[in-house]
Amino acid sequence: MTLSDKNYAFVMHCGEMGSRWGFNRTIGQMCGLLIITKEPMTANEIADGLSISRGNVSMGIKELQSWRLIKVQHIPGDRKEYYAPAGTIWDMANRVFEERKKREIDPTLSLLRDNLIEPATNDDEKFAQQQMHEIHDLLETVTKWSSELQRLSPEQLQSLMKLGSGIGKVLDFKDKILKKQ
Amino acid sequence: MTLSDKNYAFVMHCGEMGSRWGFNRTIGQMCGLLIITKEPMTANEIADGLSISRGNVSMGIKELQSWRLIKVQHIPGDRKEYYAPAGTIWDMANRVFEERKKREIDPTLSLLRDNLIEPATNDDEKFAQQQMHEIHDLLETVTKWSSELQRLSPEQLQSLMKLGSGIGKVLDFKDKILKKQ
DNA sequence: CATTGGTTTCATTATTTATTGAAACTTGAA
DNA sequence: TTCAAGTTTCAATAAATAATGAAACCAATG
Repeated sequence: MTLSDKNYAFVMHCGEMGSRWGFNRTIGQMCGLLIITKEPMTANEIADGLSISRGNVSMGIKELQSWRLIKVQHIPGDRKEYYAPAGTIWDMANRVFEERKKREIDPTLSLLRDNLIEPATNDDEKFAQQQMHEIHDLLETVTKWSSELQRLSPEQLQSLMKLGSGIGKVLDFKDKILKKQ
Repeated sequence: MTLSDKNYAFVMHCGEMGSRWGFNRTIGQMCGLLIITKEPMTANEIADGLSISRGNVSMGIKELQSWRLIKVQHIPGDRKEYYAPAGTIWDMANRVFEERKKREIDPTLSLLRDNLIEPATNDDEKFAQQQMHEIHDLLETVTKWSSELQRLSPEQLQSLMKLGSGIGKVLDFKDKILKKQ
């Protein structure tokens, strides 16, 4: 099976973007390929489709699994493993978001917490701690928010997302609403 | 000027995280250093502080400026350029966010738009286009949202952020509110 | 208009990261 | 058990990325 021009362009684009999205070229390509391919694919099909080594695909699969982006499927009477996206586009975006938060925010939050436990011992440290405190609070807020969003039902999320410019108005009513609750 | 242990740990951490945040180790370190240092620093001070070459600092400055994260200052009667963070922590986070959106989302959105203009010519492409359409819509929504957030006043943003678990309740009132407007 | 304090550039080198492919491993079926 | 189809691992290699430092550049000053 060879890709149409358009599909090929998409897969290659995913490759280019791969490293910006948090993985690398090959893994970006694999992800793109699996997303636009209707049927689950074997590792060999992926390797052939992208002209990369079998070993590389194996690594990539492991990585994509660690991001919880793909799932394995079996076809009765067939020994091969078939891979497919683990959910809808929305699910996948969510996973990437969560996973990146884990890698990009959590470690810093943890360092800052440690660093802020004992008080500053001199002026330089005092200023530094103020700054770190700001970063800490910002990251905590983001964290709280993201876990809040996870908790919302898909409908609520859709509703929130679609809200768009209405968000300002909604905020203006916030106080009123919170009083009523 | 040498860094205290804690401050040093913070700067090094920023280095480790650098590549995850979208730049590289040195630039992460530079950013961290400038943030926790009260006074603006010269390029040489930065190079000394981080034990890296003068040339590297120059590159890093250029990059940090392209992210709009630092600003140049001059001290009367002094020929050197002094560098300092370009705004509050909040401002900087915002810039990183915007800049990353530009690098991580916009190019894909643009590719998808192009790709979705002409209709699919066969079944494989039809399925692929459906998927691409979903990605497209998702990215559009995110884009719209992020520009919406930019438009909010700092107070509104704070208010929204602090909302936390209240968000669900607020959403429940959305329809009612939108009717009233 | 030459000197000097300062900055930038960029070819070279060093470091890091990704890829290959052969060997080791796993597992279901005969 | 053994075989064979399939998967994983990992040392070696290739490719990409970052860092150095010397030379070029720039601009204020005497």
